[in-house]
Amino acid sequence: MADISRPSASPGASPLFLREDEIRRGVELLYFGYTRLTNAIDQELAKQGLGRAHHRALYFIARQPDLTVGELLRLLAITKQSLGRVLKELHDRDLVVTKTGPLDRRQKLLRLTDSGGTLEAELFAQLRERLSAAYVTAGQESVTGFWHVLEGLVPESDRQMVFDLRKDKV
Amino acid sequence: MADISRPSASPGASPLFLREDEIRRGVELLYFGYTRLTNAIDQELAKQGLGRAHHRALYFIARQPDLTVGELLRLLAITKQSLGRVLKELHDRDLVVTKTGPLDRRQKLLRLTDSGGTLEAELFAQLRERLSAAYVTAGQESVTGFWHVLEGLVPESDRQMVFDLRKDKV
DNA sequence: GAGATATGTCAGCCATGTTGACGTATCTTG
DNA sequence: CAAGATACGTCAACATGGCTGACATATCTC
Repeated sequence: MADISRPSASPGASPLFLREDEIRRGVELLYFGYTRLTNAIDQELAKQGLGRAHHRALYFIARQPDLTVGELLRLLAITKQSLGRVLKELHDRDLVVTKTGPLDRRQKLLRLTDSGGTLEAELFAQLRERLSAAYVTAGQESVTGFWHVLEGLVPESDRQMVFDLRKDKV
Repeated sequence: MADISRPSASPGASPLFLREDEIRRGVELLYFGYTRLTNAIDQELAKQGLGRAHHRALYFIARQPDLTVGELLRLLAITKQSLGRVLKELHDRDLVVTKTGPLDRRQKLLRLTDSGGTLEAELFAQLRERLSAAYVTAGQESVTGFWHVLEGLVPESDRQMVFDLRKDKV
């Protein structure tokens, strides 16, 4: 992997120059990859009169049913006022229901309704389509590399939270 | 699409289920990786009273000096009215200058001023710090995998434009 | 019973995107 | 050369989704 470089430039090829180009390549690909992936669902969302903020909430609730409001706040890293607006709309459209926490009655556990689940599945299908095409083209080995680099971008303090999404809730 | 859902049902772990989990893992890591990386520069930007929109413009102008307004519009995929506001602010603060295109006098070529370049370099340093830490942890092989997957996420129609960022302008 | 915590909500502000309409300079082409 | 296309700028109005600050309620913990 020596040849990530841009050879034609300095023949001595200072490591600093190579490094900058590698970093910029990552920044750009991350930007375009992320924005183009999210674009994939905008049309579907617009049909429902919803925005990306709604999708993020739907996504995480689908991912971890019975998530509490507080946990969702930590995942999204926004204020409760902002989230409140979104959750209220999802609730008004019967996409999300809440129930009182069984252990701590102050908590509200979030869950998708049937129609909420259907909508999330439709949106997810778009993401799946794009991402699996990219996975297939790149190959399995690249996919694990992709994951490793991204994991390294998540600050230590958030990492456990992200990993926990893959566990079933108790 | 009902069958993809999460099957505590199938203990045999259908390939379909694994696929969903791989896709969700990618979606989440991309979300957290991207947002946390961009968070890295928010504080620096806030000091200057600038926002992310300004940074995106600065970044691409730094990346490809003498970029035209039209090229920048295509990269950012926003309306000229939105970009106009941002460029005006950057110009008012003496971070960006324009000159008339030498071949086509309708065009305006964008370039950073000295102070614009300094600011962009400071912001880039933050990105470099985060990304290179992630690169080092993941290893060079992972980095190329990371690039490959992301390239696959960029639609065919945009890919050339993205690759051209790595070329010097004529 | 006092204080901390989880949640909700009112009110207003800001950044950054959108559409639609229109103006000017310059290039291209019949 | 005249007519139309193109590159850029700008006015006005509006939507989305963040933010701060302040305050209320229910519930848990000590």
